[in-house]
Amino acid sequence: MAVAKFAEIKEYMLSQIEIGAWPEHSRVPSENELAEQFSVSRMTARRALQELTEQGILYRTQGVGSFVAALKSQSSLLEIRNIADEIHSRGHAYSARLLQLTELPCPAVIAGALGLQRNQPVYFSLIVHLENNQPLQLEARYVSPKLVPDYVQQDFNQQTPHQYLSFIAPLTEAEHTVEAIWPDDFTCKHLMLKKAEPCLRLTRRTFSREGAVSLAYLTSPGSRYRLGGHLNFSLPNSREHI
Amino acid sequence: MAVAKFAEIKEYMLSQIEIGAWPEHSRVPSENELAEQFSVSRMTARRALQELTEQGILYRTQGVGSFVAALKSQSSLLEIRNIADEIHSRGHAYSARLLQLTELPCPAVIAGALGLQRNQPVYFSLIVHLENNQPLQLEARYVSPKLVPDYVQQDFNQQTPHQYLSFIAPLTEAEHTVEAIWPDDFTCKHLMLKKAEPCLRLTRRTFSREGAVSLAYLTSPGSRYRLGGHLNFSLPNSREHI
DNA sequence: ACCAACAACTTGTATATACAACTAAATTGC
DNA sequence: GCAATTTAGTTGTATATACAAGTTGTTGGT
Repeated sequence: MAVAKFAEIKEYMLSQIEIGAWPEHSRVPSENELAEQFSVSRMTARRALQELTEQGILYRTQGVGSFVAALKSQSSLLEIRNIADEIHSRGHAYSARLLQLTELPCPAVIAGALGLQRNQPVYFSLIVHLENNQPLQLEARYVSPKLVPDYVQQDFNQQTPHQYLSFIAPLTEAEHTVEAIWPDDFTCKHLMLKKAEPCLRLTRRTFSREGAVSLAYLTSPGSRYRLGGHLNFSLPNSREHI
Repeated sequence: MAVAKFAEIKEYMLSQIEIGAWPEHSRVPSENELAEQFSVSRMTARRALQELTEQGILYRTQGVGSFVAALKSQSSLLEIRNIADEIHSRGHAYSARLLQLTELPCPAVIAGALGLQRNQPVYFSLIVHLENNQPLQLEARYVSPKLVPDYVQQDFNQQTPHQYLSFIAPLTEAEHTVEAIWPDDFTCKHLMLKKAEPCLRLTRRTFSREGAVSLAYLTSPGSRYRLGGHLNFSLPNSREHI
């Protein structure tokens, strides 16, 4: 079998969608219809429909049928990488400076995000990440004591908080927000900014199965850091895309 | 059947992985072993393995076995939505103001990104996107005349450039970068900023099958705009095979 | 006119079976 | 000892079948 039958059916369906023969939200052939058209069993036809559904190309409703999903518009995805990995992959020296690691009464904003009560104890760490000894990011992180009871006993000069957290409680979900902000004096000081400049602030909330694990504020100077990685416009057409 | 058998098997396997009984890259029971353990057919056990693989939790090799995939590191994804959709979904009024739509000699930086020659003609549009009549984003876009010859003939008061571009040439890929910048006077003016403030700049390069279509600089005031995203690790998004 | 029951069709789950393709280790032949 | 072959185990594809569960339209009774 040169190419699997279910793959052929998928190809066929994708082509119908691409040329517009099957517009958005229109019904596509049922499992039985496809099975007959392609002379395969229902299970094989089903597999084609199933995989296209998992890819977000179709949606299905029991008792009703299968339909073409709305095409993705401009929406796209931006990868957010671990800062230590990013620095390493640039071939630069990564280091970190631990400024604070304590328990403190939970501020209201944090309490809401982590599912805690206000003024209940919460763990807090403050770390500067450096690239070639130049501050690149200030990480302020609140951690749920319920889910990570030993957080304040860790040595974060050896291991980043994230490495520890993902070791303790595998992440199931993460939520991000990116903003441009004007840094306060405290941030300026620790990022060693001679004068204030726009900063990129990434707010990240991570979840494990038991609930919200931590809320981190990652602040980087706009002049030194950007998100999205491998942008290299200076390179002449080195990326020919098909 | 309260809960499907294949789902029970998935739950069991996930729990084993979470508690560390099955560490990264360790082998998990084969289809036949699972089938026997749970007294189900091989096809049902297979489905559990299959779905966990699609979710990036396992990886499998024909003739060898199934293994626990490496847990996701901090890397994560951020969704970038079309600004018009975003405003509409907030229930606010979207409008746009076309400031410029011309052909001009291609600057060197743009030429590299779009695969053109320096000073060769390139199409350029400048648009302000407004939410309830307040400027939210300034869009400066360079478009390849080779791939979109009729760009400058369009009426972008009727339709956003993106809508037109994705109609003409379906996007196959997009590349993004996010930075925090200090806006120049020109940007301040068109975003109607009383005084300068940090701005979020999204640089987006889009590709169709034939190559790089356009390069857009999307600038928004930090006080009015932020990027948000939500990622669920159980969605099929990454295939990190070791 | 309304409602209940039914029929027809859809997707969802599950099983038993068969063979193909691939891998790694054991066995065999030299 | 070494190479080729076999063998056992794994995942991959495909089929035929059965019943469950959900939706929609029809039919029929009241």
